[in-house]
Formats: sequence, structure tokens, C-alpha cells
Amino acid sequence: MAKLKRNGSLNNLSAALENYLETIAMLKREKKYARIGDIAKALGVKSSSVNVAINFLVKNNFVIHEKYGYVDLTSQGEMLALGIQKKHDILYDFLNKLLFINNKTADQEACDIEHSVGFETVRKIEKLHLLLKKYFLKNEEDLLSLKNYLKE
Amino acid sequence: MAKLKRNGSLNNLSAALENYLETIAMLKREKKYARIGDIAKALGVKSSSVNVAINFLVKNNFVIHEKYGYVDLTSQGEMLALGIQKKHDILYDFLNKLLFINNKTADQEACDIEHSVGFETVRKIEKLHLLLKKYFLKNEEDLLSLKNYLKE
DNA sequence: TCCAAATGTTAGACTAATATAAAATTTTTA
DNA sequence: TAAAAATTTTATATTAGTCTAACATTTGGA
Repeated sequence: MAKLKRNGSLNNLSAALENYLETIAMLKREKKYARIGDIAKALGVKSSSVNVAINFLVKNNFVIHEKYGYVDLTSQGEMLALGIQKKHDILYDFLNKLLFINNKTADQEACDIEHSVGFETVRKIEKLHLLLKKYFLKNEEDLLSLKNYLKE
Repeated sequence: MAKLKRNGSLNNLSAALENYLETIAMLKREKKYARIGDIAKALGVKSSSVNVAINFLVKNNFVIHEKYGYVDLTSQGEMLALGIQKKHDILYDFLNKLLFINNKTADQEACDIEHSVGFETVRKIEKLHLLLKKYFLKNEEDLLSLKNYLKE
């Protein structure tokens, strides 16, 4: 069995492991619970792969899991998952609502970028987006002309 | 020895391999040539790791390398490297010059993001940045007030 | 010009993340 | 409620990317 080890300091997970946490949080939000199979399906991997990851996350106190039962987040896991989702949402909005990248691509790219950039960067992207909406994109017409400008 | 295999269709390299190409192009630009050791030093990996990657890139026609000699790009490799560098530069400028992320972080984050996002997204980020410079950030004062706004 | 230092190559091992196959357990249903 | 179906777990394998250590080649200084 492939074993995972923690990398650096606390709360410094790989992109793959952050995606597991994010998916668990999403499933809890949408279905009230997360099972191994749900996570596997959501991420498009096999449930055996999910098991390896969950065992690591249990050992490091990000999730709780009793054999053959539900997977849940600890408060530490919950906190981390919230941060990742927040990054995702901000990046998605920036790509989709401001740059007019199509939904699917925007989601994919947000999902990759969210593990690469720090909170400072994401917060600044959010502020920039807000600023533009507030002062320069007040109506549908402004948005449409931005869209056309970006399209070239 | 770890062997690398090609993944999907032509010109679809992993982030690590794209970084090798990018580094070779950078070294050629700055020193006129790239040796295994230079690449290793620039990327912070061992020269044995560079060898594995270069062997793969040679086999797939991105670079040329004769044993114990210089590493060079094929025209295919050159083209790909140019695209990656362009992405990097645009992302770096966006992060550093518009969002005021410090040089080192902006470079790191650009280096990660450049392998995750498509040309459409990068081109749109570039256009947005240009638009803002042209119409809303005409002088030092505008820039400074943006900086303060983003700082919060 | 030849030998020592620097540089490059190869072989083998390790880790993270995945997969397959089979065993263990739980759930469904006839 | 026992057998079948579904799910989860375990064991083992694979791949990309890295490392260390040993070996090979090139280069430069005495």
C-alpha cells in the first residue's frame, strides 16, 4: 500500500490532499455526509486511492473516519477546507465573471491555481475585482464592452 | 533509472518538463548555452535528475543533446519554451506590477500558474492589465492609490 | 602532457499519487 | 434471514520525478 507522509509544517498539504479536503467539505454541504465512494466519484479516482489519502488525513488530524463509515472533517480540516474553497470561489469569479472564461475551464483553472497562490494574492484579486465592479462595471453595457475588448 | 514516458498528445508536457524547457531557453538567452549542470543549478535539482528529463525531451524532439556536450532546443522545443515564457512574463507582471506582490513570491506563483492556465486566460489577463494601465493608472499617483486600496 | 578536479552519466532506491485485484464488511432483497 | 450485491479495505503494482552513490569523460594546471 502506498503510504503518504506529511511534507512540511502543519497545514501544508499537497494539492491532491487539499482537493480531498475540499471535496469532503463540498459533499457535506450538498449531501450532509461524505462516504469513501462519494469522494472517489467526485474526484474521478478509485476508492482505494481515496482510502490511502483518508488514512493519511486521519493520522494528521484533518478528518475523522471509522472503518466502513462516514468521513468527517475535524475543526482543523474544516478550517483548512473553508480557506481552500474561498480561494476557489474568488478565482472562479475572477476568471468567469470578469474575464469571461467559460464555466468548465474557469472551474478547472481555479482548481489548479488555488493550490499555488497564497492568500495575499487571492485577496488582492478579489479586491481588484470588487473595485472594477464598483467603479467601472456598473451596468450590463460596461460588462459587454469589457467582454468585447477582451475578445479582441 | 526512472524512466519518463510521454503522456498525451504532442506538446502536452508536465509542469516539471515545461520548466526544464523554460530553463534551457533562459540559459541560452543569458549565457548563450545550457549545460546539464547549469540547468540543475537553475532549477535546484541534481544533475542526475536533469539527465533523466533531458533524455526524455531528446527522445520526443524538444531538445538536442550529445553526451557530455551542450543542451539545445529543437524548433519544436523553442516554440513551446517561448509560449511558456510569455505566460510567465504576463503573469509575473500582473502579480507584481498590478497587485504589488513582492518579486520573489510573484515569480514563484507565476511559475506555478503558468502550467495550469491556457493561453486564452493569460491573454485576457494581459489585456485587462493593459486596459487598466491605459485608462485608469496613468500616473504614479493612480498606482499608489491602487496599492493602498489593495493593501486595505 | 598527464593527472586531478570538475562535470556528466548510469544504476538503483525512494516518495506521492494513482491503479488493479482480491478480501472483508455492510446493505439490500428475494 | 441468508444469499447476492454493493461498498470499503488491503495488498501489490505502476508512474513521474527526485535522490545518492558509483562510474565515465572532459578540462585545465603543474
